[in-house]
Amino acid sequence: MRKPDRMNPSANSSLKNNGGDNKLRKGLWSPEEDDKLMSYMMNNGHGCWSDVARNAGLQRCGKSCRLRWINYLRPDLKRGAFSLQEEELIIHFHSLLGNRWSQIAARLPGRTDNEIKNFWNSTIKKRMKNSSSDSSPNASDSSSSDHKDANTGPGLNNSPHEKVPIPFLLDPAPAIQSLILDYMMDPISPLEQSGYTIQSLPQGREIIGEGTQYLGEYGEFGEALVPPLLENISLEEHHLKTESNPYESKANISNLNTFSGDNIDNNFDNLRKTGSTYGGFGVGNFWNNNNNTNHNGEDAKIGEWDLEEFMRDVSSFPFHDFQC
DNA sequence: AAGGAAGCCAACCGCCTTTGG
DNA sequence: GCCAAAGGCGGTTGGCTTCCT
Repeated sequence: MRKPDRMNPSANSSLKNNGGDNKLRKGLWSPEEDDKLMSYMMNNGHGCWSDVARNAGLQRCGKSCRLRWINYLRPDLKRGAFSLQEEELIIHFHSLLGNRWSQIAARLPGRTDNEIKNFWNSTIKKRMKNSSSDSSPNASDSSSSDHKDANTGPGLNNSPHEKVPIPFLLDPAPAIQSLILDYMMDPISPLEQSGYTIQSLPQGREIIGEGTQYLGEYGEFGEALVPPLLENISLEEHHLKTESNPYESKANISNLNTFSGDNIDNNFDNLRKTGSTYGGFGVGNFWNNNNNTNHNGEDAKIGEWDLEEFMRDVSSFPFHDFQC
């Protein structure tokens, strides 16, 4: 059970003069405030959060109301400790998405970005740190070196034609590297043991499901593909959509219409923005998974980012679904 | 039992993006 | 195009709880 919300807000909260006579409360929420917000939200839903604060009779700013609702009052919150499966998914998504907590949260129903962020910064990070205690003396403090943006894409300073290592391999903390690498070496088994449905497809792909729901998949070289953010897609629907071409299909089931950008910075910026919201393609598409050979015929190591491939795919985003 | 350290987590802060006038 | 307001997000803080000595 979650700890009861801390009481006695009057002792902790301060009042903020918002430039006028109306003073805005800050600090912990009282049960009365929660009741007001909850009942208002149940009756009216939220439109403009500033209006919510005003109309619900709360001396709070809209932002504060929004945060309280999202992180605590929302009825669909799961609460309670993270399960092993959730933990695995967090590690997995973090290796792909970096600190984009909201995007990770969007893939874990009932969990908030704040919750996941706290969980990561306390539990998981600590565990990784402990597991690295015997590693390289050069290891820097993982807490300060947390990879800010694992999926920011190839360091944008790199030459566009240069392959760059996948970002998490640049993380100076060996603990994080080894944990993620271990996970990537055999991502399927733990998932299978945890009760997820694994369906093998031709080309070595593995579809991960929970019950009948499609969660995501691993590609032929074990590269994890970020599952698209969909309201709900069943495995059956996914199969229908993937019959012709898995990568194309992933674009088909997503909404990439807003993707635009004619330079690398914009593309990656858009990738960051659309990567989950419009989901669908997964980073796996841009990794060298074409027989381990890049377009120059050079051997390409798994785990290296193929910028050229990425650019090719990106160029087709705005107007068409994926073209392979 | 007391006090300090560490852990945990709700909430704030500041920045960026989006939206509407 | 400009500006202001609102929304959204990740980083950080502060205080309560739990653990340890």
